[in-house]
Amino acid sequence: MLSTVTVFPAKPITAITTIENPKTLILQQCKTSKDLNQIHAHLIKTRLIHNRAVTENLLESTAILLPNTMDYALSIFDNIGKPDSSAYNVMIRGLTYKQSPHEAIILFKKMLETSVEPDEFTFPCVLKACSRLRALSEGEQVHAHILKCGFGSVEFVENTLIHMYANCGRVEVARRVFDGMSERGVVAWNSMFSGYMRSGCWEEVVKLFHRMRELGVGFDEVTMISVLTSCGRLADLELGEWINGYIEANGIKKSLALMTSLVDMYAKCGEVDTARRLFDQMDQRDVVAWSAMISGFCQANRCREALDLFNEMQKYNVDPNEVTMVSVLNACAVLGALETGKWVHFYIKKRKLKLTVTLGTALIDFYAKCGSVDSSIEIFSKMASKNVFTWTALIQGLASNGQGKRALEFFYLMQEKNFEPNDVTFIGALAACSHAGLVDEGQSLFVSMSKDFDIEPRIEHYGCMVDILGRAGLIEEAYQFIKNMPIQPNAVIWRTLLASCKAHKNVKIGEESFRRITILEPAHSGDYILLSNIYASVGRCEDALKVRRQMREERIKKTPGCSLIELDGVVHEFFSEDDGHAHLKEIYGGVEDMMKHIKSAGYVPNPADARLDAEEDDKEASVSHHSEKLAIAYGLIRTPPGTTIRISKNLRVCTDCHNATKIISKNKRGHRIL
DNA sequence: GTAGGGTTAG
Repeated sequence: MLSTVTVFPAKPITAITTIENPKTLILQQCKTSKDLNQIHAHLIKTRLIHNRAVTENLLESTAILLPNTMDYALSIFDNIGKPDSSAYNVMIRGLTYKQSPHEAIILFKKMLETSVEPDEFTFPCVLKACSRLRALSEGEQVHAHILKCGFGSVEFVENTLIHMYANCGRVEVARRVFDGMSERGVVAWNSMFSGYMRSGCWEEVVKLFHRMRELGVGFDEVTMISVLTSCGRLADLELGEWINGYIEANGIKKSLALMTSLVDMYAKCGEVDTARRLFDQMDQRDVVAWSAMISGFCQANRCREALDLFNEMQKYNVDPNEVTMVSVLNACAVLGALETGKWVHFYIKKRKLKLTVTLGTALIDFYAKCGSVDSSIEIFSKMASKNVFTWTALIQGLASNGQGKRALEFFYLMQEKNFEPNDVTFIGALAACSHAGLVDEGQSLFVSMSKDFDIEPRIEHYGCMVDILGRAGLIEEAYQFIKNMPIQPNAVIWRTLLASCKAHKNVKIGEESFRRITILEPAHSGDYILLSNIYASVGRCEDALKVRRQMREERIKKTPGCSLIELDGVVHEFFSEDDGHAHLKEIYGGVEDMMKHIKSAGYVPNPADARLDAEEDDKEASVSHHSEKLAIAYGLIRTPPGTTIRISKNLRVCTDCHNATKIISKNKRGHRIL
């Protein structure tokens, strides 16, 4: 029988009887359950199974070695007449990691019921099970047992208690355990850091690290990883660089995790290029490292580079996971890269990635931002677990796609399902009211927010109210609302009102809004255009021109308009008067053709949308070189007739491009542009 | 037997 074993027979199995520590032999040489089976059979045959030490070694081997199953270990355990605490410990540990922490706790109860005294090794295992289940009340009961058994001052036990309380959301209790320790090793500090990180208390990590240094406690790699991660979240570049310097000065080994946390720290502190340099220097990069760099580009608003990096990652044959996909979807949402995002969705299904709350929420957000709200709703209904983020993403998505009423239905539904809306949810709900023209409902939501939900309105909420009133044409009310705000209105608030004044042709309050903006910050080019258009809309052309002239004289910088088109999964970026594209000639030729075509179909160029410094006779050429027209022309060149062309852009589309697009969409080539 | 890197809504 033994001759069939290929991995085992280096030594005859009878060696077990003579070797001092049979566990070492078993652990080192067994690779599969078949190997263990043979040893088990041998032990029965030689009656060694009745030797407790041998059996417990076998138990430990089966509990730890065999992946994903505790069945074998359980069958051995059940045959031990009176298992002692170490047998229980092995089982509790194995169950916690491999099967179910719940069963681990049940076994611990059984241990107590059968009067087997837990030892100091039992408690870290049980506490770990409680941590995994976030079972606070069980954890507290275990804590009581710990005190009763007199293990309250065992360092390992205290460390695990810190972890358990922090993981169950009671970081302040964890801190009490930490403060009560007579001896604090580096693991205690690190457990506390991780506890704060889990609760998002990044400042506390940094504070505690400073305390650690004051006390002269030595720290290690694990400490640095936690602190670097916190530096990233706090944008504390100074401390992050200090740690980097420490690593260099002390020749600390640059492990994968340490390097990743450095990359993450630099990226989150706005030093993406530094992060990229470090990333390129890494001799190995796993999925976490790639994900950190990809998300770094997303957060720096360099989403195109994020997608490029995602493609590169695949060339290196690193499989993306749920976390990677969240960032990738985020990039797709920003870029309007519908096809790439759909591919990601398909990949998630094909590779059976877990639709976690975070990933599902990212998908909802992605589809909504690409205008496919129906897909958002579909994902939402398929998600097994949801949280406030999920509901908020959907509500926001519906609201921004003009489905205000439907957004509000979900807003009330979430409360029926016992999810409490937070401040961001209310921003979504108020935006829904504003798009649906529901003034009364918006006002009562605003009141209810602080009265029933104890949420202090922030400037964003006031902004929503101004928008609700302004859009409904209640300009005077909106103005009074701003005047009565308990917090200082910012430029965004006045800008919102200015936009309403343009829609409802209110010169007086429009002028006032503009004046307020200029007091608070240098006005944007869009503000000048709005004011100019307000004058023009009531026939005050002289004043309209004056504003434009003023804008030119003050050399107001314009945010460059940028349009994106995705073709075969690649995002192409265009700027107005773009001269950086590889197919320049072809594109400008395409634009000329396109303009000729639509002119014959009734398009009239709108010189008001031309660049301000364009000469009179150049105005038509100027509008024809807007980034969206370049992107559309490129799309027409690159795709067969009948293909849907989707353009995303950073600014609101101008009137001229809007008109042009309408006509292009009806064009006989059959292209549609969304 | 205890601690560690990347992710979601404005």
